[in-house]
Amino acid sequence: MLFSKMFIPTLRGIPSEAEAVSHKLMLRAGYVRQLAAGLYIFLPLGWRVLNRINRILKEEMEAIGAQEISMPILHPAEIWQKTGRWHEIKEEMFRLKDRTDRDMCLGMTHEEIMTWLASKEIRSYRDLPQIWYQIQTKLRDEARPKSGILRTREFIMKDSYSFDIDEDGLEKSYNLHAEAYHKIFKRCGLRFYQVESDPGMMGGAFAHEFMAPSPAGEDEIVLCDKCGYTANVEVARSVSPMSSDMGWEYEEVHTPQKRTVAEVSGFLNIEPAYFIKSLLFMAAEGPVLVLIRGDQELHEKKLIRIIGPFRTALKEEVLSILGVEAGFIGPMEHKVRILADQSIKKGIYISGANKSDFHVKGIKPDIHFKAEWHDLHTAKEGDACPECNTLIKIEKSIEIGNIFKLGIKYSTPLNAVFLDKDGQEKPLIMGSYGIGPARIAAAAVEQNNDKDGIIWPKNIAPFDVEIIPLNINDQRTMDISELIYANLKNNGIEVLMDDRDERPGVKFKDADLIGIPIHIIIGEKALKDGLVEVKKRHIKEIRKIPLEDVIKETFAVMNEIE
RNA sequence: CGGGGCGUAGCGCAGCCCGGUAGCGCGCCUGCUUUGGGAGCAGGAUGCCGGAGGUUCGAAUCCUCUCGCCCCGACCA
Repeated sequence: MLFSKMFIPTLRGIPSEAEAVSHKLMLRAGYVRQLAAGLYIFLPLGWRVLNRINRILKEEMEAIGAQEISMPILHPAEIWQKTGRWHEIKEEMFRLKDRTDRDMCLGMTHEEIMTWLASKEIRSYRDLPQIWYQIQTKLRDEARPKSGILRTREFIMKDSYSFDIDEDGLEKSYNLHAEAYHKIFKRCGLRFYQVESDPGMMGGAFAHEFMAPSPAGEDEIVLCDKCGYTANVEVARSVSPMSSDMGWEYEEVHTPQKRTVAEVSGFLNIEPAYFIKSLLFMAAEGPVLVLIRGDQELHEKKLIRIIGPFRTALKEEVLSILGVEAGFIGPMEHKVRILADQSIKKGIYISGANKSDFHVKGIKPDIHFKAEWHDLHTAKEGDACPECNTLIKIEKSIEIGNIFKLGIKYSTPLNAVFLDKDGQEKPLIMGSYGIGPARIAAAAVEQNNDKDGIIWPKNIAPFDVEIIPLNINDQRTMDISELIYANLKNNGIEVLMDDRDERPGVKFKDADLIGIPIHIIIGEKALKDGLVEVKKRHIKEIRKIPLEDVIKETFAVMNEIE
């Protein structure tokens, strides 16, 4: 491909709307443009990247026996009503009516439609297992699109769905996907982790996410270098360091106007880890008192999994339900349901005295109060691994893929059943598995760039090699360039040749920005000695190579880089 | 949905407080020179000042409403 014939609108300046590194670079390098909030146009270079990613996705999906199909993105409401998600999902779903006033929606995912198809077509255990996938547009009216193509309202997803006769079959399909995903992300040149995750509104019991560490990521993951424990903070367990027993007697302490842990801790000059925070929440079942150690934070999702949706109690509610002013609540002697984080199951603590301006020192769990013990705190730096007790790390990460065991969540309401060997009717056991190609691209840029621009991993770069003739008005430069260009193409290499009548500086700057991994520079100086230069974009290393060895050298360099 | 910021030339911005012919830099077009890291000189084009109302002799500027975009938070199969 000739640069002069390709639409590559690079920018010198950085558009002010961009914040994330990948967003800035993909705008500047001419990969994408924004149409509206969360809606992006992929320009020729950007589209080539996505297509290379999609090719890898297809190869690895076909390798596990998945079959590509294509489903509509316009769906009748009826199917979504049957699974309940028409009502469960709120503003995030785009809804519309057709000309006959029938309710329709735009697909945000395809469990319903895939299951509908299976319910119509799968009759016998002999038809199973099946894995169907597509690379298809999804639409979600996100509350807050952000970070360029990392979070958009319309995006392409590789989504696959497995149908099995039993849990063992699902286990196999799930593991096949996990293995395929590892291969895919590795081929795409990403650093990533597979972590335990929250199944969320997808339902089902078991799920993992694939996470690419990056400061631009929206999720935090917990990592243990020693034993390999990995989990999204939404579900991550951790062991908080224990404080030593101070041997306090149970006694009230006067703490006038000191309400928060920070205030009381400062006033008494005692570490926050010796405090118990008592928080009152209102759930569907009624008020619930939640106890968290003073130096920790409640993870709301963990609480939601136990008591369902909740809100914090108002000041008046605290007073009427617990009979004490907020700020002086203690865990002792309340009639409401009490949940406590496991990290305060042992030790000796300070908390509110259940009367204004007083706290109590010397509180012992199970002696001075009773509670249901749960994991409620948010894992943080300084905590230890729940498996092997070494210090954990926390990293921000981009979710690039996920896998869910769904079981019968969709097959039952949509009556997707089959007859087993014994003639018994049984629901299909399902899994669903997603990957966002644009997020792979963005994560690749986030993880691989320098001050000059993008450094694409070789398998997803828009081209393998960029040829840079420095002076297109020099006949010999052009003859050699075209010869190398034709030669590489004949050897199956995708080549971009910068044939523009621009000064060398402009070409170097654009080449670095665009980020094709190998540059072949053809200049008059080196040519006098029969040499051209082969440059690795990522380390800017330049080798001068005799003309006749260029093709061989290019292949050698391609093998050296990631 | 809560909080904050911003809409003026293709991009980045000034002008607004204090109303009076819409500017700067980069980019773009033409010509000449230049050609190993975003060239130099000369000439040129480009604006519904986000939109609608209002105040005024007169509005980019003041007032009201509205739309859009970004950031933080909530939310996120």
